[in-house]
Parts: sequence; structure tokens; C-alpha cells
Amino acid sequence: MDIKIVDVAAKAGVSPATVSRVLNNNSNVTANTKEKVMKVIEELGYQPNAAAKNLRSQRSMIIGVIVPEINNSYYAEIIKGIENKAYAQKYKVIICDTGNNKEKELDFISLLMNKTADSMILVTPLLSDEELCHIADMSYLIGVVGRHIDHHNIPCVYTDNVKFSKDVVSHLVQQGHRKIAFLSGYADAVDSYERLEGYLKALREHHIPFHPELIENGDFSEKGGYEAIKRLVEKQADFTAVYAANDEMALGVYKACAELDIRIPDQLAVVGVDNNRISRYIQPKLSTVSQPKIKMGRAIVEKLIEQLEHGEPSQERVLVLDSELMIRESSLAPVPGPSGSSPVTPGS
Amino acid sequence: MDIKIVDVAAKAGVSPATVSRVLNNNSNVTANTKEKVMKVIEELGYQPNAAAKNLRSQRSMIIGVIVPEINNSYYAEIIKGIENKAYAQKYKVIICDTGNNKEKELDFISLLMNKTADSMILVTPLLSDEELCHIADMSYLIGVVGRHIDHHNIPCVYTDNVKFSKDVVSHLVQQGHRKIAFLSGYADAVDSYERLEGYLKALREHHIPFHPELIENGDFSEKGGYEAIKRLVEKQADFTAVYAANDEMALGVYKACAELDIRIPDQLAVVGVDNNRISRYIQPKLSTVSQPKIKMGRAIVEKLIEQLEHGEPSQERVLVLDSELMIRESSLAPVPGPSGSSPVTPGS
DNA sequence: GTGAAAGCGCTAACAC
DNA sequence: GTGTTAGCGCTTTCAC
Repeated sequence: MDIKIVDVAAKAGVSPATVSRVLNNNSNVTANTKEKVMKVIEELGYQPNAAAKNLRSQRSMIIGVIVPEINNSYYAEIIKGIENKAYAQKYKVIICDTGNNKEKELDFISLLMNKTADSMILVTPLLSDEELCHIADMSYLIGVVGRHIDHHNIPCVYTDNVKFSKDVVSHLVQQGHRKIAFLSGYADAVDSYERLEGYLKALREHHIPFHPELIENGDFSEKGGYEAIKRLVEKQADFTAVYAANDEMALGVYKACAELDIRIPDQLAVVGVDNNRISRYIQPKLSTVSQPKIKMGRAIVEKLIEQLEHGEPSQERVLVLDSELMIRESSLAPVPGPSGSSPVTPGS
Repeated sequence: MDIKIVDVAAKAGVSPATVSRVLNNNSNVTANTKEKVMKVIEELGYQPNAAAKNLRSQRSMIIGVIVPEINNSYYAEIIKGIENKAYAQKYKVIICDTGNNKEKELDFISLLMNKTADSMILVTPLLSDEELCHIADMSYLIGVVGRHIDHHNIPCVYTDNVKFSKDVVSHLVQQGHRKIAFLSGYADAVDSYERLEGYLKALREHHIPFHPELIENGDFSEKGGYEAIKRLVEKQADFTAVYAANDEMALGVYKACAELDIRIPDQLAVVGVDNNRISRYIQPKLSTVSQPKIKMGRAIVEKLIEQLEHGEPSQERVLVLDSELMIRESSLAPVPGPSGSSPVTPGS
């Protein structure tokens, strides 16, 4: 079978305790014995059994990460940031893909809380604030990315949805638009709510009346965006610009516009959020909001590990990172048509 | 502290062994006691300690996955397939991103072999066949995706590079092309080698002479493709079509063509491999080879778990999945110019 | 500075 | 069908 610590100890002529001390860089070992032990470890190719180590030390050096969709570039980038930082700190990362299923998310959480993972990162979880606080109250360490939670023991890293949404709408207004539609994500997602809030605040600041019929819900997917914009057009809503809650939905708008012969940005300006890689490659290039995804991943790991290893919450529990409005082609054009007419109605 | 199995046993008036039996669905328990125990488990919210369980049972229910780049849609999709299948079988997945660094890959392997993961999936590893066989010979179970390994105990799932490469070139030939360039990936990658092989075989079958100057190496990245095609153009190579070893490199070709005012597909036909999501969104839509990425992920997990749980290699150690040539716009056009002139030279 | 021994929480043989 | 008990392989007091 595998070689274990007693084997090393025997061959090196020391006790298992000493081998353990050498492995864990415990200072109370003579340079001499240390060298001796290291040599035997090398010779035998000894690798400490992780399961035994975990049981004894009560930690697994594993961080769990729960995301809605692994294969969505937004989450994939955050995961990359998390994984790279974790590796640098000698932690491993377990990935869980919920497929936007709340049951699965809860299942993953209980699956990892049993000492499988020392801590968990929830990326824009489907759970309510209360549910998240409840986990933290069981003195299990969790971190949240993409959302603010009001709990003294939950580190959060996110960008300011309200702020960048106002920036998006202000940009559109500066381009001359006043009839701006908003395509929301899941109705119950925090991001949807806050982006809508930013949209409304910007309208208000620019003294633009709010028209509820210019808001449609989607689900953050291309299909959702496609259907939402179609609904808008079908009910003959009057708008010259669209703020889509993310790039996926903006992609759906592109698709619908292609079918309906609506030209972007001449007849309709479009802005998304996330700066998905695709947004730079489609025609016209999509204006969007760039979030520091990798940095967000790194930051949350940093906070979590600090807390795991020093026992106390890191100085700044909450980190709000800047996002950047990337103005590209899809929102740069003279505002179409005279006020009152609806340039996006097909055939007009 | 956390509540443990003895606590449950005490409260239920049974022994720890019985609780364990109930938890592991061991049949030798009365329906009555089972119910009684379950109730207490429920009441106390008992969750078995994973570390202890792992140590005792010598398995962690964790599968390690090592990929070059998490945030590349090709790998992200494979990971999705792996994760979803693993979850369905009650396994968890640890993700390792090597960033195409062989040292890191080796480090991850030794990090996970210590009973941290019951098995590992290497997705197109940087290691040599010998190195992989060496791991398998230590009776540690590994699986490989995207590559064939000749070892009786290493399950492999991949698509036939040679076959689809021949299909790509044949398609180009059918479109009338005879001067076809090949942009390779890493010179030492198996995929590069095999795709080149398919390219050569197709040329031979169509009695097209092979011109070594039409081959350039890249590194599977957009930048690599960009630089490779630029080198081709600079040395005034004569070609009307390009087969790029993957979509990333094809994207680099698009970029270079935009700069050099070369129109795709009128002046240059382009085909890639991977069917990255972007390939459907760029203009013109990129012809490419679609690989069943999610299916590949599912398949390797299936084989691994079968072997883990039944001890013997699954019936079919090797699974070669079909890929599909997706003919889109980038390869559909009359062949440009008369034979002998080089239509891709800028300004010609 | 080093060794002996206890025990992390669970499962599986072996009794009964 | 259920209980008793002996470890899984490591770390960490506590002696010396």
C-alpha cells in the first residue's frame, strides 16, 4: 500500500511526531534531523494522506465555489480569478454548477459544509439574504460575489449596479435618446432590481418621464432578451434605445433586430452589461459595462483566506470595485426619427 | 461543536454502528429503528463529517479536473459536462487551471493524488504519454479527454483529429481550393500533430502537392493565429484558404484580414475547429468543426466512476466521438483569382 | 529537541 | 438486527 508517516519515521530513525514537525515547518527540529527526514521523504516519495490530515487538523484547504453556469464567460472568469489566487495560497477549489436551480444550490451547500470545504464562495446566489445570513450564523464561513449582504461575517465583493446603470442611461441620454427601454433579468435577482433602480434614477436626474411599458423582464439569457424585445415591438412601444441587463440579453436583441430589419445603432441603440468576449466580436460592436471579473474572484479569496487563517474578519468586509462603461459601436449614432414616431416598428 | 454520530446514536438509543448503517443504506436495519434514527438525524440536523468518512472509507468522492484554461469556452463546456455528470453520481469536482504551464500541471497532480481526489481527469495534458502511463502504473486512476493514450488502464474520450481534419480540407478542395495553408497549434501538442496529419492525408488523397511554406505554427491562441497568418502573408505565400487548428487562431486570422483588407471568404476561405460560441456571431460566420464537448465530459466521468465503483476497467476503455463539420459563411465563395497569383497579398 | 500516546469521527469485522 | 471495538493516518499535547 501507500507509504505512511511511520514508514518514514522508521527509516529515518525518528518518531512520527518529528516527521510531522518537519513537514509542517515546525521550528523545533534540528537542522540535522530535518535534513535527514527530508532525505527519506524524498527517497520514499512520501506524500501525506490528505484525508487523515484533514480529519486531524479540521481543515481541508478546499474552497467551494457555487455558480449558476460554469460555461458562461462571466462566471468562468470569476472562477479563474478564484482558482488562481487559491492555488497561490495552497487551497484547492471545488466547483458547483447549479444551472440556476435553487434546490441544487442548497444541496451543494449542505454537501460542502460537512468539512469538505473550509469555506464557500457563492457567486450571485439564488438564495435570499436571510438564507445566506442563516448559513453565516451557523459559524460557517461564506463569501459572496456580485451582491451585497448585510452581515458582519460575510465578505462581499461586487460592482455598483446602480452606479453603472446610471452611467449607461446617461450615456444614452447624451447621445440624444429619451425613449429608453430596459430589459431586466430574472425578476427576483438582485442585479435586476439594482440595474432597474439605476435606470430609474438616471431618468429622473435627466427629467425624463418614466414609462412602465418600456420595461420587460427576461432571464439574463439570449433567448430571454430576444423574447423581451419582441414583446416590446409587438406592443408598439415607442423607444430608440435599449439597456439590456446583460450582454446575453443584448445578443437576443441583436438577433431580433436582424429578423425585424432594425439596424443597430441607426434605428436602435443597444447597451449591455458584462463585457462578454463576444461583445467585441459581433457587428456592430456592443457597448457594455466591463466588470473586473478576475479581480473580483481574487479579492474574495483573499478575504476568505485571511479570515480562515487569522480567525477574524478582514479589515474591509465589503469591497466595491469599479466597473467601466465601454462605449463601442452599438450606442453611437444620431437619434433616429422625430419624437413621437416609433422607428423600431418594422416597416415604418 | 458540531454534532456527531455518537450524539445521534445516544439520542436515538442505538449504537453508532447502527446510525452508520442507516446512513449508508445498509440493509441490515429494521424499518423501525431506521425510522427512529432518521428522525433524530433530522431533529439534530446531523451531517456526517466528510473528513472522517474519507479517512475511514479511503475515498473522497472527489474527482480532480485539470485543464489548461478554465475561461476558454472549449474547456468550460467540457467541465460543465464533467461537473453535471459527477453531481448526478454524488461526486464533487475540483478544478485546476494550469494556464498551459507544465510545472503547475505536475504540481496539481501530486496535490490531488494524496487521497484528495479518487481520480483525475486530464484534459489534453501537457505531459507526455510516458508520464501519463507512469501515473497510471502507480495504480492511481486517471482519465484523459481529447487525446488517446495507449495504456490498458487509462480511459480516453476524444474526437478523431485526423478524420475531421481531412473533412475540413476536403470541403475546401470541393470549394475549388488547392492552395490551402495550415495554422498549427503548439508544435508539441498532440492535437497539432494529428490535425496536421489529417491535412497532409487529405492533400495526398486529392493529389495536391504539399508546400511546407504553407504551414505556420501558432499556440492555439488568437494572437498566435494573427501572427502566423501575418508571417504567411509577409513571405508572400500563395494560398486561397486557411485551415486554422482551432477557432481562437481563426479569430486571429479574421483580425489580420481586417487590417490587411483581405475579404473573407471572397479572397480567403477560413475554417477553424471547436465551434466556440463566438464562431456563430462573428462576420462572416466561421466554418468550424463542432465537438461534442459536454458529451465528452459526461463520458469520461461515466467511465471513471464505473471503474472506481466496480474495480475493473469499463468495457470500452476508449471512446471516439463524432465531430461535425459546420459549414458556414467563411468557407463558401468562389475560389479567388487565377492560379499562380496570390490574392491574399495586400494591395494585389 | 524529540518521543509516547491520545484522539479527530467515522466504518466494518466480529460478536451476540 | 444490533452493539462492541479496532483502527484509517495524521497532529499535538505532554513528558523527558
